[in-house]
Amino acid sequence: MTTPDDVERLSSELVVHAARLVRVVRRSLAYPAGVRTLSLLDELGPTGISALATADHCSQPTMTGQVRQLEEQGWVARSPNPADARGTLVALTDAGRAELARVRTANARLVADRLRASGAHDARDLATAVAVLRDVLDRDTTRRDHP
Amino acid sequence: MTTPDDVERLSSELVVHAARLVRVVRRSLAYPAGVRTLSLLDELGPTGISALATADHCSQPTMTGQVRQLEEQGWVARSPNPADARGTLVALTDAGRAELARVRTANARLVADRLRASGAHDARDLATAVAVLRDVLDRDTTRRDHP
DNA sequence: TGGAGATCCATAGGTTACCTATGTAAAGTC
DNA sequence: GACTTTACATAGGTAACCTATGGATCTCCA
Repeated sequence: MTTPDDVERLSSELVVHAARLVRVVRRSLAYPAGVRTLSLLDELGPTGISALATADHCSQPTMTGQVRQLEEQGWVARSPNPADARGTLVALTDAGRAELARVRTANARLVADRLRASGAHDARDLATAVAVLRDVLDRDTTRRDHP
Repeated sequence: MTTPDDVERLSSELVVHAARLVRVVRRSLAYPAGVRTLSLLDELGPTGISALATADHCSQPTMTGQVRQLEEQGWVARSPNPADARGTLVALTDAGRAELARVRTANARLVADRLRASGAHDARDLATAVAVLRDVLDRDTTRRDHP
């Protein structure tokens, strides 16, 4: 039913539409990039900078900058890693957890409300979309650190 | 089965993962944003700047910049709109069509190959993901021009 | 028909989110 | 105790956005 050409087209459309969604969201958020880090910390617990960068598929300096920004907002706290004097552990603060909840609600309003309004897709389809994205990213092998 | 909380979480994850995908793609592309415009022109045919901005969910000055960049690369051509002296019509050139084909192939390699490798999702799931994103965006009502 | 207001696009000016390259300090390795 | 690797920070630069605003042209109607 779906030809290789269809898949190529769909793959490209996935990227294009993802970019549009990101831009739409960016307008309604003060720190769109920081949210990804907050979300990671919620998932992983206290984590070092480099591990966060790997998980977010960004470079380490980028993550350093994100963490600094989040720290200025009081959403994360850094502490020395007792097991490794080179490292830092970044952890969510209560304010960070509150911010994450706030943003999730905002995203839900943006995404879920529109899906519901359209009626063409249900929660299962949404879950499928997320799973597809996650699948593509989990298999990402492009190196971000010094090659 | 899926609670409202799940939907909220999924909505947020959709945004987060979309942003990560966009970043991964950005690394492998010279002009990641321009591709969206090329894709639109392929879909719509010759179109004015403002209409492109609306379709891409970006501001008009952003689209002006994108078109200028694409024109410098020789991927689009501008011509005066015979029906409206204020307007311009932007159209794909042959080089632009070739570039679009090249990028689509690259995106397919990035996305489709990994999905195939994982085996957890098929073309239908990919189509669902694209449809969900399109649905959310089509229902976007946030205004981008002077409010 | 002659403005008034809307629309199309460009310019100015600024911000965020990225990147690569590189330096510094601590950890492992032998 | 030197050698390599790892964790993070800094420096410097770019692409992709935004809002605000200005100059033309179109539209509409009193």
